[in-house]
Amino acid sequence: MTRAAEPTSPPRWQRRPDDRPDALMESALKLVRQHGYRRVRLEDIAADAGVSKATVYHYFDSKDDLLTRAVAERMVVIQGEFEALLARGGSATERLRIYLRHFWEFSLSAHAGVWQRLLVSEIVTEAPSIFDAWAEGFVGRWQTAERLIRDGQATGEFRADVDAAVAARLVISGLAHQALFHEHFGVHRLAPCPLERIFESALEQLFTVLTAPVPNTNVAS
Amino acid sequence: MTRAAEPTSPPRWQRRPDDRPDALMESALKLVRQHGYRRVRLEDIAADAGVSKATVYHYFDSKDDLLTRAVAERMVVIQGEFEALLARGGSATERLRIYLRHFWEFSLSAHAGVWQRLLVSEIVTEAPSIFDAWAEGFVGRWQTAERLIRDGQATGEFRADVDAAVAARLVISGLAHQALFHEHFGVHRLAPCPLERIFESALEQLFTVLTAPVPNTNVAS
Amino acid sequence: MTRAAEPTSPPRWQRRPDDRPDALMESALKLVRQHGYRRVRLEDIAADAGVSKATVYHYFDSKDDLLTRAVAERMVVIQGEFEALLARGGSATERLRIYLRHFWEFSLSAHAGVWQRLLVSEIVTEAPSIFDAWAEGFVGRWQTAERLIRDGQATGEFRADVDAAVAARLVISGLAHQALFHEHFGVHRLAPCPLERIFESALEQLFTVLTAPVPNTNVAS
Amino acid sequence: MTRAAEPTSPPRWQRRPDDRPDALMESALKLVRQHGYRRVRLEDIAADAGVSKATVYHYFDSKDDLLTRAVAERMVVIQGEFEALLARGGSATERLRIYLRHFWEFSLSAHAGVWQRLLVSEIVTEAPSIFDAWAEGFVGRWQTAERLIRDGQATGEFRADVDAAVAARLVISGLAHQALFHEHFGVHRLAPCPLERIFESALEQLFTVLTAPVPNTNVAS
DNA sequence: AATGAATGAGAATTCATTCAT
DNA sequence: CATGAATGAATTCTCATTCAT
Repeated sequence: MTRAAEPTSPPRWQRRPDDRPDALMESALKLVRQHGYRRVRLEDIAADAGVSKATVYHYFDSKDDLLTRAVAERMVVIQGEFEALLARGGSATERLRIYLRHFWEFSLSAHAGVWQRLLVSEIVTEAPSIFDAWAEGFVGRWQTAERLIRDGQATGEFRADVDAAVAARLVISGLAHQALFHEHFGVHRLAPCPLERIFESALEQLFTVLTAPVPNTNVAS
Repeated sequence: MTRAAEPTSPPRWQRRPDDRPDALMESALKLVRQHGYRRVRLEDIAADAGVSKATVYHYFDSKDDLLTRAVAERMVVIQGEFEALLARGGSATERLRIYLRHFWEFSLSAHAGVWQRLLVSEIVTEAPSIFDAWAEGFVGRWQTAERLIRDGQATGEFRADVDAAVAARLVISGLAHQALFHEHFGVHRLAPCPLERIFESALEQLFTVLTAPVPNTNVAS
Repeated sequence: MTRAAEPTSPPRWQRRPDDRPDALMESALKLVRQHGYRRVRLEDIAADAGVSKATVYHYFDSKDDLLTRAVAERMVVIQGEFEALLARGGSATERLRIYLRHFWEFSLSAHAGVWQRLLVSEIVTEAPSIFDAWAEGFVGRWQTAERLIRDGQATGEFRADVDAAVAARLVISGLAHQALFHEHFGVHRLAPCPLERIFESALEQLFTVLTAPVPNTNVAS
Repeated sequence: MTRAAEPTSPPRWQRRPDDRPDALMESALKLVRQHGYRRVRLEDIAADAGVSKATVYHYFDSKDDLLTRAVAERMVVIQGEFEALLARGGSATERLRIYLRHFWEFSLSAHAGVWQRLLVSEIVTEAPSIFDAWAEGFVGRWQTAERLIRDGQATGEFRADVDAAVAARLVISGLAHQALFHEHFGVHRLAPCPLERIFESALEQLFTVLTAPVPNTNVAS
């Protein structure tokens, strides 16, 4: 009705040939990184990606679904980087060193810190599925480090009687936690310590454990 | 109804008002521990403490104020416990072991998990002063551990050339992080490992580092 | 992707377009019958008919248009059935019985319930013309029943002094309403009663009215 | 902050001592009657009652809860009226006549018609709990009429071999349906018939059934 | 003819906080 | 001191409809 009257009403929307889902996931990660999970509204993410709220539901089931998939996809990329690292050969010692160095630098990066903080705080209670996606990746790092240690034990580079699993967990957790505090919570003001020294001493101590000549019990008198 | 003066009618509130703030803070911590920070409504806390929502505003400025003060008060108590521990004597090895055992058990307690999450999430951004109080306490644990190691180095119990600061940081951070993941994030499902083994192996490895007979560098020249 | 000319690629649609409107109307009626008018989304109807949402708009102006036309078309069929029934001969009593039996069974059918609901709800206010078409059909049933009664009165089968119009209306309305409640609103749970008994007693009572020997007024003086 | 600056900012809301729940239920019924169940938004109801949306949730769990309780409460009132009617004595014939007269007038009232329409259409699918509240009341009318008939059968006023349940159902359903069509669907234009005649003939026929001297089977030749 | 992509306009519900009593 | 009543400001998700291809 009254069709003829309107000359050329502008179209209400444009088709964008780009890849919507990727753009949305990108925006989602960016905004959550900046403002936190709860503070970010679906509308903000949509706006940042240049689409309307409803469009998000064309591609994702819910806000959680969007973020879970975004995080999971990101984890895959990161995991890929870690694995690429291990493809190269070398002694177990060398590979372990390279791996931990990469992990340390990754942990110090702005993104990693923000995510670690968010995941550990809001997301673990608000959106368990997102947390799970991340935790799986994180635990994977312990396991990779453990594997490298076991490789060294198999070749005789490392002592066979060291608890590889725990050594791996502690060094990964220790480095991650220190990175979190230093870079993201500004704790270096309270207790300054050169980052490089933390890493180097940590490695040195790890290799001490792995190669100490005699199984020296702690209560050796 | 029955609006007219009724001089003999009993007052509607009876409990000693002194209890109120404490009861509210207790309820707040309990519920946050159970359901997460954002999921807990002021109304729930009030109901749990047996008062009405509005009453909370007699004692606290806001929901956040209630939580923040609850956490701060708890930190004081915890700090006291740690300090009491150090008063006792013993060899450096013994004191270090006792100290780390206490720290491990504290980290595994339900409360500790909530603190970490709370502090790391909203509080670090919204109430920096509270965060600082906590961070100071946490950093204090590194420093205490470091001091204990240095004591041992001074007495000859431990090797003098070990980087005490980093060793202390890593063991504290490593244990804290592992406790967080295992007890509070349920990661033990993904990567099971007996808690006691984590602690015992960690200590053993720490003492290996501290007492290894020969300074066996990894790049032995 | 693969935007360039691909002359040999098969067309994306294949079914004979003639089927479409019918299939859509069929799906629409089926789903409305199952889930209610407002609960059914255009998308569901389209999916059920195996086409996309947008395709519906090739054939129908709107969701309401689809439904309205579906109903209207069905009414024509039903009307035809009722008319066919009356072509056969027999005594007035027999024809009335056959007619009411058919009406009863029709009223109990799943379709009839949907019609009544649909028509009585949105359509009566939003599409008066369709409603009128249906009401005319329904009123036609009163009138047909009335005519059959009058036939019987003319032949002496039925008493001449019975108000044929009201008798016809009441039996039609009574049966329709009972069918609606029993079959379609599940009221049989609240007040169980065998359907067959309802119909048989209703007929018996109708024929009592139509053939009672003495004009026994209710305020017998 | 800037507390002192604002002289006397007007209070954001007023306490109203009236009975909110009743006012809300009243508004709800009124608006649903006027616009239908789906078309009415919670906000409209709140506005009509002069309160905010959120206040509704202070008293009711949901939109459905509000309406269910409103309808249920209304049914109680109506039911009370019907029962008051029956308290008076009189012959079964008189009481049945009075009862049906009241039912007929009630059915013709604007409110009753609207509700019957709404309940039968939207509400039965959209809000079953509301429908159930109403249906129970409606079925109660069949049962009351049946009881009156049985009373008459017990006293010998009515024939004992008439199916009281079905007679009651049919007359109630017949009258309700006719009222619906006449008053609310404007069907009197298609098939005019004085309302009073419908009621009087209906009663006459009912009493014919109930008092016909000989159990005259329909196929008596 | 057919469709995937896009969107506007809702609409219900939640919750921290404030006021009058 | 204590509270029930009241509310504003969000925020997620829904769905009929339209456009470009």
